[in-house]
Amino acid sequence: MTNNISHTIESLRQRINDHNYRYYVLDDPRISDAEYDTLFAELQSLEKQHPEFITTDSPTQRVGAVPLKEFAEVQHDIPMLSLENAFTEEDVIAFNHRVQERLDRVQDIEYNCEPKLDGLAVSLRYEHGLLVRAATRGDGATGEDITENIRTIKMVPLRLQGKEYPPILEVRGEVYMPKAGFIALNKKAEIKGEKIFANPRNAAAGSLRQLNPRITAARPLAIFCYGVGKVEGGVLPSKHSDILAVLKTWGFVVNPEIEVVTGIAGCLDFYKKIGKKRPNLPYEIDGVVYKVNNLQDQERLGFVSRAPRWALAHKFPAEQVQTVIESVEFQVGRTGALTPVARLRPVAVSGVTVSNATLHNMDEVKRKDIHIGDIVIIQRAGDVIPEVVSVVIEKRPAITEKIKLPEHCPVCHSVVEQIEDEAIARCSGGLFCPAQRKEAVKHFASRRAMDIEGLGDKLVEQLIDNDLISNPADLYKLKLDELAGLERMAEKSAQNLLEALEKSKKTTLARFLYALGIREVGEATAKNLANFFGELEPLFSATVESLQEISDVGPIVAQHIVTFFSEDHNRDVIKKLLAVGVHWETVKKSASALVLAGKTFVLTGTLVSLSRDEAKDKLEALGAKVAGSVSAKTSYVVVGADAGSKLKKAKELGVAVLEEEDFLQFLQVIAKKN
DNA sequence: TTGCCTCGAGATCA
DNA sequence: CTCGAGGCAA
Repeated sequence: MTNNISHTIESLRQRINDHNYRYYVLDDPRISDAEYDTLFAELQSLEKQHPEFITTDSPTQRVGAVPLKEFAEVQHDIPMLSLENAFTEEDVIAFNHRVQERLDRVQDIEYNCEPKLDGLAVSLRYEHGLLVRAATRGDGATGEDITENIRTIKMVPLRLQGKEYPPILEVRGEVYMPKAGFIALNKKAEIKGEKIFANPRNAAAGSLRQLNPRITAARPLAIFCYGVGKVEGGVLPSKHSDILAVLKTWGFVVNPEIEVVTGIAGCLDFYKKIGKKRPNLPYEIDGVVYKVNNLQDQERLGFVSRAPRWALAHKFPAEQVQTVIESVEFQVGRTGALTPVARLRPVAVSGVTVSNATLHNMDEVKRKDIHIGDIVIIQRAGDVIPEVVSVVIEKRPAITEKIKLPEHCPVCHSVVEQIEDEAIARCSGGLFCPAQRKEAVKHFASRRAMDIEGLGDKLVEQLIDNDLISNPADLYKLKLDELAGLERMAEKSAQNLLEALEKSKKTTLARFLYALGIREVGEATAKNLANFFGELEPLFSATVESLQEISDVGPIVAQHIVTFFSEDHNRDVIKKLLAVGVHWETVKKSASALVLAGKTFVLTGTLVSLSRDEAKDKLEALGAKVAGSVSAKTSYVVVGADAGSKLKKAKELGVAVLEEEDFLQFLQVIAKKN
């Protein structure tokens, strides 16, 4: 009897899944919405009577019961890469040239062309046909676990169709909000007097960041799948277009506009065609993507740093609008650099309101001949940073004001210095300048530096303006009663800040060096310095010559470091910081301190996700040696595709062998230790 | 650079 | 209720 019910339930689920599949993937529903709802209600009621038969992949179980506390981290087995962008036909033609050259082929290349959705990239992991995890792209290597939210999207199969899918399958796609859904959602919000979303992309992004999946479920989200990540235990077709086809049979929705074309001419035709269709498409796109269709060719082409050589995003021209430069302010950075920033009459550009745009430096201002009062064309370059493209010269008002580099710092009135042949002008006030002091403290407290939680911009401004501190070391002398009473700072917040300061005292040498804000010493260089010296003292007496032995340190960086440590003021602040208890665990000196010191690696075969050189760089950065041939002294052999004799030798000698995936994971783990 | 979400806590008003 | 900090994404 129970067996019977479990059967009925299962068959109901299968029928609902099939109808879903017909509806979303085949776009060919066989029953009305009302009939579908009836089936669904039937399943719900049966499951209610027999909760023991509820499974997580049941179509009734899309919305989880309890809100999350936070999103967990997810490591991507295969990194989620970004795409190289092209803005002109020439860029596209050049791309095709590079592809043909690298493949040593004169015939036209077959490309898979797809619209580029304006949404968020996600990765969906299926194990034995069940959705087990969904993650955001994050930085490409680590994303966030948004499984509960992704499950609420009806276009996402919780269970795959058919039987032929690999036991482990990661599918990548773009989550987006259709235009119609976005408009409807905002209309509803408006009626309720709630805040409306600025654009569909932000609405989609915001929806996925909900801790409570019930809210996500009420948002009209959709997805198009466009590729695979990790695949284990199955064989996929050898052409990208065929992979998309097989994804469809498993229940994934693939964009219907996708086409396979021959040669670059076909790509450009596709671009034009989609461009024409763009206003009528039910979702927003910002370009098209071309991918070399043959996977073997893709593998041969490989990657450049973070982007595949076999794919290109051909962007539509950025939306351009006109507005007025109302004024120009000069901002003073941490190093005293004066940056002209245009205050614009606010305008809507590609979905956001823009009111500020950096003009970078005076050379830029001169080249574009920008005056205050000018009508200018602005766009969001690379979709993010607002940019003043040009002045509409025929609209120039009778009276405009030339933009002048101030002779004196707008904050501290020290003389502004412009070094010849350099674009950047600097306030000469140094740490006498409150602006520079503020920036220095902000940098010191920032997450990647000393990570002082709760010490944000506003607070630093207040501290400096009220003369409570003048350098980072003073932070540690702050008293509760000094803090409490500042704006938005009552006793509780003040206490929290003191605790955060106390906590920050325990740090690492690399963080500390980075926090000091030495010119040209970013996170990477700081790490190199810390690894090389292992302690702080040698840096005080390091010379320009000796510093250049460190990787990535050239004469200029070396000079900056020497200058920094030769200044009394800097030495004094460092001394004070150490005196109040800033400390770190000493790490052993130089290369021998690195985790892979003394280990020898041999690389063989073709690696997919990074080049030989990149792999070598990474290993060497961790202290390993990379050798050409395998011997008994070899610690590991990393084998890519088509590995030959070296792999054989490794096996003979019993040397540890790492496949590419293992190797990537290995690197991730090791990098953390370092 | 902007917009979004979340959290904690201060400010305001009943 | 409102604001700031912090994190994330493009």
